[in-house]
Amino acid sequence: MTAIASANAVAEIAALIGDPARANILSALMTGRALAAGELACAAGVSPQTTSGHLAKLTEARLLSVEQQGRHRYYRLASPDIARAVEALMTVAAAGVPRHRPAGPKDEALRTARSCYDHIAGRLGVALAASLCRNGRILLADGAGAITEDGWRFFAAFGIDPGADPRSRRPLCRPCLDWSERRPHLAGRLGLALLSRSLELGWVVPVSDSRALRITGAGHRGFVGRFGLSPDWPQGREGAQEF
Amino acid sequence: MTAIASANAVAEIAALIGDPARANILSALMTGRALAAGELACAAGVSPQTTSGHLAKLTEARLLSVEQQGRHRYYRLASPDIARAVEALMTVAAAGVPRHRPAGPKDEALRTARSCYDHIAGRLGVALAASLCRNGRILLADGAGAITEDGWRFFAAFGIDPGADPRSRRPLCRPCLDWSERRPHLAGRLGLALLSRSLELGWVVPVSDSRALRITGAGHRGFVGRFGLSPDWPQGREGAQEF
DNA sequence: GGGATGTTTCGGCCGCGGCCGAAACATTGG
DNA sequence: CCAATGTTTCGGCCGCGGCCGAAACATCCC
Repeated sequence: MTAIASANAVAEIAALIGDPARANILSALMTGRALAAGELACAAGVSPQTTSGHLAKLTEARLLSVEQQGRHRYYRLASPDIARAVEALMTVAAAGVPRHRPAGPKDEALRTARSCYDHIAGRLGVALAASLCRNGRILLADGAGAITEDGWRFFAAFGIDPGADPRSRRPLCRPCLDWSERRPHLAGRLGLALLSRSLELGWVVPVSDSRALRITGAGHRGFVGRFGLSPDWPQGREGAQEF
Repeated sequence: MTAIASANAVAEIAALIGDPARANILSALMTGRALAAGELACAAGVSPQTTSGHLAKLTEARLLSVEQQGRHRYYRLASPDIARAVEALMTVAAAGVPRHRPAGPKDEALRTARSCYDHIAGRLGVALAASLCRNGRILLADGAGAITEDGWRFFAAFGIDPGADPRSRRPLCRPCLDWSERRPHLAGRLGLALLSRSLELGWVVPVSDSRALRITGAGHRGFVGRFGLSPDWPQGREGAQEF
């Protein structure tokens, strides 16, 4: 019973995510960074021993991978698929709460720019994707994407080569629906490379204890100058009509 | 703490999906079609009253929408986002369990032939639909179906008249995606009539405490002789190319 | 070695929630 | 109005699983 078995498998995965403590753990790992068990216990808001049980389950189910370093054990999301699934659930959850606009400053920071697993999300991520698309650097279709000839030159000039490490089975360039903006941002190896390079250049810096990214002055100038984002960004809804 | 709030919202959604019965319901609705509560009970494998509770929860959480038609209540996925989330979970589930083919005898019986609500599903149901289609008794399109002139004569000769009781609002003939085969079988009043008549003729008998149907010797001869199923059925994948 | 720190295992408590039978409610058709 | 059918509500049972305290490991540092 293929479909039934698959539905039950879905239920298993969803049930794992469907516990507040575990959802907090996964959420904390959405940055793509690895965190130690103790940090995750803090993030989850439950005791270390309870967290240990949760981590064992998540690892057993291959949602997390773990590596030991001394007396610490560092956990991270086992694959981008996991991040994508959690993000999809966030989209649904966000849609389910249509008007809930307290929107504290922290929330606003997350909406402006954040890391999603290993790439850039939030208004910055969406604006970059839209701008790259508009300028013919990439093509984004429903669930797939590609880099144009011009795009390859552009990215090389920016100092990244998403084609490197061709052994990787990860898609080169694919859209990922942004839960706060409900429009696509860039994932895949290109998304990864863009985030790494932006961090390297100091265009964005991670906000501690958060997935939020702070855009520096240099970053603002860079995104506007090189990527063609409008100067009054991030207030405007850059390319809001693109999709 | 926005991040925690959002994680809890994710947990809520995931917990809803994380019950086998509800996952089956969502899975059954992944085609995008609306299904009645009773059909979903059949799909979920639990009683109608239990299903009712699940449907209420899913609807309350805006995962499903419902519309009433007479004494039926038709449920469908509330948005494509929901389907995307379920699909993302399926991706994770599929990746997490690369090979897992136990397929016990009970499972095999269900795959061979079972009742779905009030019509025949499983390999038998799919083979019948394919054969009827191939021989020009019926036409099946994406979400609708029809009986041909020849088909009416054929079904009358078989001893059923799906046109009787024209007041019924149920569709006469419509395809229903089979979970185990992933290809359509026959539902609607024609599907109902086919199952009733097959039971009447003793071609199939219900297996107690199961949705499985056992195909009798007479049934095997009948399905082969009258409906043109290949004699080595149900081993072969009758008309596997039809759709 | 010994003590501090990080992590897991064990054991037991407890409540949430899924399940079904019975029955009520709703709609349709006769 | 009554009977049949589809759906929901109610009530009660029961087990799964999350939680924590205590304690056992594991590792590091002195």
